[in-house]
Amino acid sequence: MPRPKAFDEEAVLQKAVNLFWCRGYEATSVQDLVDGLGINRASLYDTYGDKRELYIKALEHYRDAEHNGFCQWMDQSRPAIDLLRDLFTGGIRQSVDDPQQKGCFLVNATIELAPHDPAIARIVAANQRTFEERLRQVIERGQREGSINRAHSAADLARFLFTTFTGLKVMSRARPDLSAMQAVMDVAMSTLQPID
Amino acid sequence: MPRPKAFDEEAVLQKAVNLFWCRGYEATSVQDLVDGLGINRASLYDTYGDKRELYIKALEHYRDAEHNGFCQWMDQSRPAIDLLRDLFTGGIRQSVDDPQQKGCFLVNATIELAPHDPAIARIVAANQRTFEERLRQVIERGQREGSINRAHSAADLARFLFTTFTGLKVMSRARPDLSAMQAVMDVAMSTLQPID
DNA sequence: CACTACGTGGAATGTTCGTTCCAAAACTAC
DNA sequence: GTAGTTTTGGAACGAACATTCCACGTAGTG
Repeated sequence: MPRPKAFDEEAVLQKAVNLFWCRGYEATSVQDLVDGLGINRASLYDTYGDKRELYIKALEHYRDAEHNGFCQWMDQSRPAIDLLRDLFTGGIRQSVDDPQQKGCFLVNATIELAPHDPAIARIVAANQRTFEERLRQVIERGQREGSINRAHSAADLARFLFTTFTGLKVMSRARPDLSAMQAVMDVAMSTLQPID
Repeated sequence: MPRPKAFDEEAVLQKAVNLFWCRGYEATSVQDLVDGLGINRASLYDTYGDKRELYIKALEHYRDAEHNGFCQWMDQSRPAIDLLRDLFTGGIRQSVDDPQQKGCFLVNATIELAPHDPAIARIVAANQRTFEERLRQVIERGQREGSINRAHSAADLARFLFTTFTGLKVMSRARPDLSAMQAVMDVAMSTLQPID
């Protein structure tokens, strides 16, 4: 039988997520990875392929974690409007509390790599569609419940919320100001108000 | 007297803007710059300092151009709400028409460099403040005119519009979909409606 | 026409890049 | 304990990196 790996593949992948998330793809060297992951060069290449493949695996790992978290969030039986507000406050808190100002890994990947790397572009575009679709479902529920107005279609509101959230994640990379972000959230949430 | 430069400093700087804007800082090598700018290595270093200084000069050049364009826009004597709508449609058109999907240079710089480069962070944060302040002025005018409601403060609406616009510029780097962007704009603009 | 001064072209600097390779260590199965 | 297989540590690879340097060319001045 082969000698077993001396490291936990997923734990190392999570470390890779943090490294790439923090500094981006180009600015993170393989040496940085070897140092930061605590594994050997050869193990890195044997286990994950090359640098780009590791980046993609890390990005997918991050996406899956976000996705799982979001699904748990979504399944709560509370008014849809409250869920959405919590989603924003959670994202804002995360941004404000992060001393490294990492923002959102998927947003960072979109900016740095999407226009020149079709594989990355496919991942971030698919994630966008998935995320908007799940938001749409929650919004539709809210519209049925009456906690969200019908002035705009659920699909358009979903796109809108996703875009605004993305904008906040950019802001959190430069100037993560709690009150400013909350103000943005309040205005964004006001589009859902069931005044109609 | 010295021999004059054989190139137009500002024209070359504009080329540098396009190169860095398109590929980012790390992915653009000095060789790319020498090839793309059409000037010699030595001239590049003599005239602009090193790579990072050239990037900063390019970023400032871009910011100044955007700033000038925005001021001209702002000074038109039309209802504020129309100005804001035109600002969005203009930004969306630019995004959709750009085959290189460059997005916004300042947004790209925020994501790639702001958390790790204080000089860049200062530039993008100052630009954010300036831009939001100018938006606030337009919105205040609209509130006085009655074309924009007073449900939120002009400052909050300005922050909100800036953030949403930023989100659109991220989207334009991955999936510049005209109708999706217009939908986002419509929802965002609905926060300004003078229904009150 | 010659002198001077600076821009220009391209070679050369040392460093770091991503990747590969190999001998030695480590672990399982017999 | 030994055989067999795979990970591991670290050296080694060529290519590309940002930057510097210098001889040459060219323009303006006296």
